[in-house]
Amino acid sequence: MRALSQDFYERPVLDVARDLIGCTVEHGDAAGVIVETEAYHESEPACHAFVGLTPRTRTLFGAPGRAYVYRSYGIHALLNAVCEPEGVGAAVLIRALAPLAGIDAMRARRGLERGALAGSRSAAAQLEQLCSGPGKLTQALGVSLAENGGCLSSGPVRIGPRARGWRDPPLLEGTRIGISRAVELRWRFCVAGSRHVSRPWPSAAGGADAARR
DNA sequence: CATGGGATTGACT
DNA sequence: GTCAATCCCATGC
Repeated sequence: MRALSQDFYERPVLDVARDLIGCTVEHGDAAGVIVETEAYHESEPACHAFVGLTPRTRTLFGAPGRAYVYRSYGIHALLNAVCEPEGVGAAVLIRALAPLAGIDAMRARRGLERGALAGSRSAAAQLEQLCSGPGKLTQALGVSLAENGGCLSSGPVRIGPRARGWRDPPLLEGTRIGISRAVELRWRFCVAGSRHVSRPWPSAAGGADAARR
């Protein structure tokens, strides 16, 4: 897979968040198509970079096109792509994928081979929920905190351009999930109608749910 | 040095 | 719907 170059990321973070929809993320044998993103920028308080340059935010303020991986709720590793010129703290959170490759390995890492999670769901539902959240997709891909600061062009985590069939995905936008500040900003993007996105699922028809937000 | 709060998920009522 | 798990790190004393 040819990867996106640094100048793709060295742009306004909202543009990158939109343009990453439909792009491909791969780590080892596993890969998926990005179907949901959120933008974060140092100018608003939901962004970790809002507090300024600290050991935690060093990657965020660093060169664009690197991975910013941090631990959330003590449990999950969340994957971001650092954006904007070096010195500006901004990143796109990858929130959901449509699985493409390495699905058996992803299922194993997610613990879906057995137990309650596996048993009661259809195969289609399992595939839809394999990477339908920012913590789920890092677990499925095997991405850990060790990947923080890594280059997204040269790996180990790499992001490539939109593949055939994902050239012009229909986008929905809404407010970001799971934050307590700057909740009004509509900086969340996803593929309209995709069942691989995290909850709440935006209405595919652009109905009440999409209009409300 | 102690404390508190998450860019979440899965299990349970 | 509620809630615990679990840890990094920013903040304040």
